[in-house]
Amino acid sequence: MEYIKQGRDILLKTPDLNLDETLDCGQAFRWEKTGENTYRGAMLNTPLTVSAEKDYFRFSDTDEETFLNVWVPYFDLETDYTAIKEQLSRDSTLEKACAYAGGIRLLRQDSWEALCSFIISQNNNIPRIKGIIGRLCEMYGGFPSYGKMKNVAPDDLAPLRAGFRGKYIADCVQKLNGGEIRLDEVKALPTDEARKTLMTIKGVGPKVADCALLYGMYKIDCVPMDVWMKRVMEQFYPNGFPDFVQEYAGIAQQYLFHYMRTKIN
DNA sequence: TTCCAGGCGTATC
DNA sequence: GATACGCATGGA
Repeated sequence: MEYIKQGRDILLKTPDLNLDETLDCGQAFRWEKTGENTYRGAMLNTPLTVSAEKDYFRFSDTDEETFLNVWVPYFDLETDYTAIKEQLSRDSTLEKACAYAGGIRLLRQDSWEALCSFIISQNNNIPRIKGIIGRLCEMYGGFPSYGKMKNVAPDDLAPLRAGFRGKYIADCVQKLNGGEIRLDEVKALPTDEARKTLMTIKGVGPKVADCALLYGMYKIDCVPMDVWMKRVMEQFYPNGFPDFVQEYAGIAQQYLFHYMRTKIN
C-alpha cells in the first residue's frame, strides 16, 4: 500500500481491490454507487466518497489522520491478499472463485454496525436490508450508536418496516446499554465463546453471530452459513474445507459466496 | 397467487 | 439434536 496527498484527497495505490466487488457483495449495506467508478458511504458516521481512477483510488475530501485511522483498517489495506489468494488457490474451486472476483476484500467494520446490520439481514434480501438500514440512519440522523437508541421499544422502530426484526434490534440495544454484553470484550474472546455470548441476544443465531464476528470483529476463521454458503459446501466441500483454507476460511467464504451467488446458477 | 430472501424462536419428538 | 412451522415485508 502506498499513498500520496493531493489537496484534500488521498490517492492510494493498492492491488487486489475492486470497489464493485468489495462494496457491493453483501458484506456492507451502506455503500451507494454514485458514478461509474465511485461509491459513497460511511463507517458509523465517518463519510467517504471513494473512486477507482486509472492508476489509483481516490479517497475524496479525507485528511490523512482519518485515512490512516479509519479507512486503512476498514479496507484491510495492510493485509496481503495476493498471498492469501495464492494459498487459497491451491484448491481448484477457490482458484476459480478468486480468479472470478479477485478484488474482494474483507471489510473490517464497526462491531455494533455489523451486528445491527446482520440482525436486520436475516430472512431478508439485500435491497430491503439496505432500505431498512437507510431508514434507520434517516430516523436518527446518521447511523445511531446504541447509546443513542437507549430504551428504544420495538414500536418506536415501526417506521423502519423491519418486520419481526424490530424487537431483535431493541433487545440487542438493551443488552449493550445495560452492559450485559460489551462488544470490546466479546472481541477479545476466543471465537466459540464470543459466538455463544452474541447468541444470548434475541434474533442472533449462529449465522448472524458469525457475520458480526467476521465483519465486525475480524474473526477470519468464521464462515457464516447462509443459504448460499450451504449450497457451496454441499456442492464443493462435502467433507469441509481443506486444512490450508481454514486459516483464512472467512476470506475464502467471501470469494465463494460471491462466486456462487453471481456466477453459478 | 405463491415463492423467496446473507435465519431465528418455539414447540415437539 | 433434529425437524417443522410461523414470522413482517416486499419484489419477482
